[in-house]
Amino acid sequence: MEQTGDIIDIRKEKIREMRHSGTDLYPNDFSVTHSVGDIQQALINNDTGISAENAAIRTAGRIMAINRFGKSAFIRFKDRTGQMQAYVRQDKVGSDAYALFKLMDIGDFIGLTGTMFQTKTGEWTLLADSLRLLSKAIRPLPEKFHGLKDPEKRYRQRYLDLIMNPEVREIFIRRSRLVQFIRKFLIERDFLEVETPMMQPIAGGAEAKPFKTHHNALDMDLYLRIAPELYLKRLVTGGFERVFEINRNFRNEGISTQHNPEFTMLEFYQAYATFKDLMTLTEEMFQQAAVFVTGSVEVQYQGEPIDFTSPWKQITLYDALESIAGIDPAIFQDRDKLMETALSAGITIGKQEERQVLDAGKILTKLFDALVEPKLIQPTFITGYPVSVSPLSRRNMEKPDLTDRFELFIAGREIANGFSELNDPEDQRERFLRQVQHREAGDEESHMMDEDYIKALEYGMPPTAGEGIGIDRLAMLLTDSPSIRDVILFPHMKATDRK
RNA sequence: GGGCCGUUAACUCAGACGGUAGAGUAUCUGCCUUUUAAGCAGAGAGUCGUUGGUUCGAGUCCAACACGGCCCA
Repeated sequence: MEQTGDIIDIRKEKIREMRHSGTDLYPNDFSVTHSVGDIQQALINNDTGISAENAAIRTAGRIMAINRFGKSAFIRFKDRTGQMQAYVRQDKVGSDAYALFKLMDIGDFIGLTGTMFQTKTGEWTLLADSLRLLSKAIRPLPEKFHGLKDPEKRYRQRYLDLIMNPEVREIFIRRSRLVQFIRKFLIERDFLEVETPMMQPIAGGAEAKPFKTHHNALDMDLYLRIAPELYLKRLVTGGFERVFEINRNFRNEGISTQHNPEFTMLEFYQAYATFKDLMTLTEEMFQQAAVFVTGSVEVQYQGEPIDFTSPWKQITLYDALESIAGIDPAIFQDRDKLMETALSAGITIGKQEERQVLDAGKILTKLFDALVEPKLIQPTFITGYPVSVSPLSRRNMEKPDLTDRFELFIAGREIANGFSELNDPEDQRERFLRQVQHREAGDEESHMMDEDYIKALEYGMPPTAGEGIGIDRLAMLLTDSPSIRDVILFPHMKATDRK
C-alpha cells in the first residue's frame, strides 16, 4: 500500500555506498556551539564575533533544500530555532567530503563548521569549511512548496506535519506556553500542583461514560478517570487548601472537532473562596494568558474578534433561556412541556427510553446547549444552575433549588465550569442517591455513589470553590484552530490494517 | 448512528462523452562555484483505497466495505 518505490531503493543504494566508504551514518559526537537562532540573533545585534573571518561556528540541522551546482551547492537547513542557508564548496571542504555530500539528501541531518558571509543578495550564509552527516534519512520528505496537506497523514504522522508546516509547529509552541503560563499563574497564588489517580474504582466528578479496564493482580475493574474532582476535594479536606492539577481526562464518547477521547483539563480548588471569587480569578487568568500567548487581550477566532477584557457578561441560565432562546419561564418547572418544546424545535434528547427519566433541569440544559450556547461568542458566565444538574455544587442560600455555580462560554462553546463546593455530607449523599436513581432508570451519564468520598466529607471539608477549564478548547481559542485535533499532537484515529 | 465530500506517482493536484493515466515538485543522469520554488537537456517512477458488479472494455458507471474531512445526532 505505502511504497515509495524507487526513491527508497536509491537511498538504500546510497547508504550501502556510504557504509562501504567507512562513513558512520548515525554518529553522535558532533558538538554544536551555535543554534541557527543564536547566529541570527548575533547578526541582528551586529555582534562582529559572529561575522569574523576566524569565527569558529559549529551548528547542525536537517537539510530542507539543496541547490547543487556541480562543485558547489547552497543548502537550506533548520534546527529548532529556525532556518539558515549554507554554502558548500568542493575547494573548501575537500573532494572526499564533497563526494560524500553528493550522496546526501533533503531530510538528512548534518553538522557544519565554518564562517558567515553575505551573498550577492545580502543573505547571511554559512560558508562551510567542513560538513558531516549526522543522521541519514531513508524516506523522502513531502514536497517543500505545498507542504503536507492530507489531514489524515498530518494526524497519523504528526512528525511530518511538524517538519513541513511551520504554522503547526507554532500552534504547539503556543499551547505549551499557555500551560506554562497557567502553572505560573496558580503557583504565584499559592496553589499546589498535585497528581491524582487516572485509574479510579468509581468514575466520579462529571457526567460522562468512562473507559473501563481491569487490574489483573488485584482482580478488580477500574475506570479511567472522567475528572479528578473528587480526589482533589479529598486533598482540600486533607489540608491542601489550594490545589490544582493539569492532566488528562478520558471520556468514552464520540469524536468531533470539539471532542477527543482523552483531553486535558485544569482543575483547581481554593478553600474559603466562592464561585464568584473564581469568576474573577478566571477573568484575570484568561486576560493575562491571552496577552502572554498571543500578545493581545483581543484575539481573532475564526474571523470573529474575542475580547478577554474584564468584566465579562453574566447572565443566569433562566434569563438566557428566556431572552436568547425565547422560552416561556412559566414552563421552566414543567418537564413535559419542556420536552415538547425541545422535540418540536428538532432537538433530540437522549434515547427514547431515557426521555422518561430526564427531569426539568436536565431538559433545560439540553435546550440551553442547542439554543443558547452557540450564540455566546464573547466570554459569558452563565449562573443559577438547578440543583438536579449540579450534584456536587453548593445550594444557593436564597434559592435552594439553584446552586452557586457558573459555566463559562466563549465562541459558542463551554470552556469552564466552576462552583462553590457542596461540603455537607448528608446533602451530598442524597444528591448521589438521586443520581443513582437516574442511572438505574437508564441515564448512563449519571453519577455513581461514592461512599469513600462522602466519608471524606464527613471528616469536614472547609468551604471551598473549585473550577475545571478545558485546556484544549482554550488552546483552540488562542491559536485560532477550528478543530481540537489541531491542538492535540496525536489525536485519536481508527487503526489502519497495514503493517 | 445519519447526510455530504474525498481517497490517482514520495508530495500537491489534473483526468468532458467509459477506450488502457498526466502535470508541477521530489528522485536519477549530464552541464554548471553566489542560488533564492536556481537554470538547461534527458530519464525513471502508479495494484488509480479494497472487494464485487455492469460492459467487448472501468480511474471514470453501480454496490458493499475501509480510512479520512465537514455537518447533523
